[in-house]
Amino acid sequence: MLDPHLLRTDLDGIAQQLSVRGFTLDSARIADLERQRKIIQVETQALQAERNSRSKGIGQAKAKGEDVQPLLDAVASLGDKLKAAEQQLHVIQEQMDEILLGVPNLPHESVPAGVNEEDNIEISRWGEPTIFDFEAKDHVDLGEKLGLDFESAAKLTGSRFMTIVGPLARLHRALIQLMLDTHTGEHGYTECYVPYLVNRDSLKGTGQLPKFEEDLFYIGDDHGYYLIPTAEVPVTNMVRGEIISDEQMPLRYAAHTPCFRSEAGSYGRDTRGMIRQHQFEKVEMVQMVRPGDSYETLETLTSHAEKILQILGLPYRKMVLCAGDMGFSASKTYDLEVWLPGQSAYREISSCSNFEAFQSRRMKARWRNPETGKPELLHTVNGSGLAVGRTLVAILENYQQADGSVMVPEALHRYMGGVERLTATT
RNA sequence: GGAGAGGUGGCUGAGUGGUCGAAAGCGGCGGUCUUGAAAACCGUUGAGGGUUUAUCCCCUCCCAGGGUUCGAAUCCCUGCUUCUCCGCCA
Repeated sequence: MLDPHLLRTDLDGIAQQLSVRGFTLDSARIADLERQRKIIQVETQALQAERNSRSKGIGQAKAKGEDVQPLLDAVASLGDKLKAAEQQLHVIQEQMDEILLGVPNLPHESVPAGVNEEDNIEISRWGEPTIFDFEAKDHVDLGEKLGLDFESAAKLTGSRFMTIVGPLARLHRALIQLMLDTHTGEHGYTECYVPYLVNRDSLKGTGQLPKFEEDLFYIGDDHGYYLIPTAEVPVTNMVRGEIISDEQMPLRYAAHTPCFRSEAGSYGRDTRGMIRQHQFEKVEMVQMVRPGDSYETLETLTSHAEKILQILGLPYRKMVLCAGDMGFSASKTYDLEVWLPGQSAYREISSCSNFEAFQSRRMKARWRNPETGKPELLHTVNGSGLAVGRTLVAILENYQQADGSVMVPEALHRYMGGVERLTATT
């Protein structure tokens, strides 16, 4: 959510900044509601003040043993007037909230203009696209012989699911271990385990709701729970409604969770293979930081995700997303794209964003500034480190051999119980 | 699933429906004292919003949402949640 104060004082400026990312702000409606809000709030508060002072008077008169009936008669009509005013104010505030909850974050000044991924800008490259002296297969052809099975999952559930059997399943798990161990052991994150089902308030806090309900799996039971689309939701919401002391800052959390996405509206895209699944594993890094530190944090957190790719020897490039391609809640986002020989393309494997106070304002997540002694909204920064399924794809395709076997990257050996090469199981 | 008891400021913990935004203690901050520190003593110390140049002033908030009342932390209803006992269970 944007700062309501900013919207009041610089509505046109905000509208201008939002237009950079292709969002049209209904300035007229907001200005109108704001005008009404002001009038009715003042009126409501005046009525409340009158009620309070008169009630106080009644209490005092009663204490002295005086007859309070005339005083009661005098306030008879006040209650209805007040109730009507409060109701009116409530309605306006709800309308305002509804609009505000649907307005995306402002892009940071360093974010390039642009409307879609064509306008993203490459920042750097690491490694060279892998070259083979044979014809490279994609992960589906490779995985088929190694225990990756989409047909089985289609029987169990439906499309966009997979089963993995054998050493390849272990490799999948080994990746998670490597990522978590690296982030906790070398990058200073605290590992955490969190619920995979969350309530609406949590999803509202990080920005998935109310606008992107169709992207989520809803558990249609009495609880009103949703499957998490990313660990970002439960981990970030741990600080919802909290005031964090300065000594505890910054908070750095890493968590491995499954992620569930309905992928509504992407029916034709990436239908082959495990690039786009309804269920996938991800290791997520989340930091809650002092407002002045968040852009520096975005750089270091992104480097932590890069580190994993480097350890695994996977070629990648780092992109800064243009304003139009960024997610709803982000001020600035870097995507890491890994080289996939099977597609002869770089594909997203990590997305690292600074949300500034956008999420914390929704969550009322604050930090006590020692200089002022007052609570201030903290900043949230997060990123994937990494998407596990896509990392498995990258390993299959980049480490494939002419005979269809796949070498296990050195860094994973210690997690693989001596297995250094995956070979056909059939 | 059954029975019972709770949810109050950074923390502990009081609070006959009427100056209660809330006693007291701890913690924090400022000061006195001290060579310095501790102790002791004095003062101060929640959040959000409206109005204002600013102060003043006003409103809201005692888990959340409704209700009763001139007036609710206090009474009623619903939900969430914590604890204890029983049952079940990985």
